[in-house]
Amino acid sequence: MPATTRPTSTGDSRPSGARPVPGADEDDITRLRFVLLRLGRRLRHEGPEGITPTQLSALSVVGSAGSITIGDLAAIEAVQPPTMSRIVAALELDGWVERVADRSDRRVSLVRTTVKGEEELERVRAERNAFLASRLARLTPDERAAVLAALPSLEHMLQEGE
Amino acid sequence: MPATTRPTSTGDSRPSGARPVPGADEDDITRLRFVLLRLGRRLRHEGPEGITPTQLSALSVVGSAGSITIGDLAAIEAVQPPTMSRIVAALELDGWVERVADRSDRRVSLVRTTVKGEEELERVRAERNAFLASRLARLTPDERAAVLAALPSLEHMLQEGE
DNA sequence: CGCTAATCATTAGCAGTGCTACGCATCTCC
DNA sequence: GGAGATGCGTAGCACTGCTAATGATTAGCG
Repeated sequence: MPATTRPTSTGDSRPSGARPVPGADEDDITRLRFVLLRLGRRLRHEGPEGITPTQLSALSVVGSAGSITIGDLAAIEAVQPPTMSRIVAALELDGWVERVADRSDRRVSLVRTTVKGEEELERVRAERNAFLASRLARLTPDERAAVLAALPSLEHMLQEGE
Repeated sequence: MPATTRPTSTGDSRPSGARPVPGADEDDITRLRFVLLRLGRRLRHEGPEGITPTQLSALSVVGSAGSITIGDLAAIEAVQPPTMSRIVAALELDGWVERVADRSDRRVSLVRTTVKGEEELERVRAERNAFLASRLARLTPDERAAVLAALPSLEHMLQEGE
């Protein structure tokens, strides 16, 4: 019957030990985890037609990098090289990128967008943000400001390493 | 060689038309989409051992609901009923939930946690938040406060309907 | 009452996206 | 020149979402 999502609190608010994060209790973290998982899933599903979210993300990186190796691409996208290998293969199959052999190191193949790939990037530019924009639009100005204020922090949380 | 992730700006900062969200331009939305996708992916992968993220999420709902139908569970988790059917089947196979026939409507089967399922929930309670906690812990107090301040807004964005 | 509709769950099959293990080609360094 | 490192690719697995179709049961209407 419930149509809306809700944090699945199963008693996390009880301080069951140390509090590792000053200012944030277990319940906060559980809620944050929940909302990030759900929003991530929605975003993956609400993307533009014709290209998968993973492909689009990789294509964007290729577009901004100009020319890039599979390995660097994998590192930027935070996936393993074989995974990126397959992603690029799919992009190439659809004619959005092309592979050119590196002149100085014949092991590497450089990836760059085709004209068609650039056009695709242009086409989906607004579309891929539409879902998020619509959800942002119905927030109050204060709420929106809070989300934008958290953006740098979230990006900081994404960085690898200690 | 870049080892860190970065927003894949492909020129989104150019105002290519209307600005549908007051106070947030296309570049903000792109960054937000990027960070949400990545964090969602990391969270899905950094969960506790022995249970998949999807299973854990569903198990938590069952645990807090006490007894619930597959359909309601699917609605709460925002997946289609067949998907939830399979998730529950896996949970049952591992002995974490059990299905009991509804007395008044023999079409529905009610799902509830077993003792073993409750123990599993208890076991992974801290573990499943560990990744997020570690990332939060290395933020500055101000950054952390910003993330927590955005939490209600993010939850608001998750709600369905217009 | 009896037939038809709707509802709940499930099965079957597909797609997307991540992983590890392994192999091949190539480069680097001694 | 040969050993090990490096870059990419293939093969195969796992997880998780979907739609279409089926079966069982219930609810509603004439």
